[in-house]
Amino acid sequence: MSKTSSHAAAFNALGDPTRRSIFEKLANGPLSVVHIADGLPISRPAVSQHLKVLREAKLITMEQSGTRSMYRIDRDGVRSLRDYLDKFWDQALLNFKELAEQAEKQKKK
Amino acid sequence: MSKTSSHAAAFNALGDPTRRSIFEKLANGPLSVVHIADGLPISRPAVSQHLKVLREAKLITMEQSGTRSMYRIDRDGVRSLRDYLDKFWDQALLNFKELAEQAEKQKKK
DNA sequence: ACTTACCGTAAGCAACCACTTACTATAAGT
DNA sequence: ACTTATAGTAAGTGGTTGCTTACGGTAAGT
Repeated sequence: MSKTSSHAAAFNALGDPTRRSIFEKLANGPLSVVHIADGLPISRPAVSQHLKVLREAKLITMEQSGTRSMYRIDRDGVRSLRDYLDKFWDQALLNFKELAEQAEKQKKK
Repeated sequence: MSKTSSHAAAFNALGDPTRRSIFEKLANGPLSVVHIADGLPISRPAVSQHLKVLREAKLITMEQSGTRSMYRIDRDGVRSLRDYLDKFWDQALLNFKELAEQAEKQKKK
């Protein structure tokens, strides 16, 4: 049942506000590390560390060209997470509905 | 644009594995605190603390009847989060597509 | 060759956080 | 009334983690 564990890293990664900022930046298009760090109130190495976490969570990917590292959204990883969440929402709301109907029946008895 | 901040608490809440377990349990139906704590490898007060975090993140709700506290999924809160994520995914994937097309054009030039 | 730009890793530290053990409080059962 | 069951809060603690500075390493420009 519980398949959350496979996406645990993703949830954990998005749990940090700085990482969410980075993730949102990348949602607008690929960026190099310096451009990601630009505007953020932390040092560049700190950004690198966050990028590592996001990458291990399969939320972003990295591609090297020369000394530059381009980061971008991981299309597949994001889609996988989205699918999981959709199923989870649906299931939860379905159970919710069933319980409501059950309570209704109980009332009429 | 960035409306993540309003859902920051939710992401943060789901970032903890124990809280995800609790959240998943409640997805199957409402439970009291002892029933939630049952099976979890932590003390009951710890569970109470997690429940507080989840409640403040608008992921679950609480209803008291006597000395019992029944917890359940927050339908509205979950839906709100889902809507935000859907928009975010769509936007990210759209940008992704646009960039791909742009790269394609660049190639043909 | 030498410098500059870009980026990751290492080590150390301060702040946060999840957990425990008390304790308190209220309601139900006897 | 007394006990039991349920649950939230307080205080303290160990471990995690996000940050910094320092360093190393590679590629591009001059």
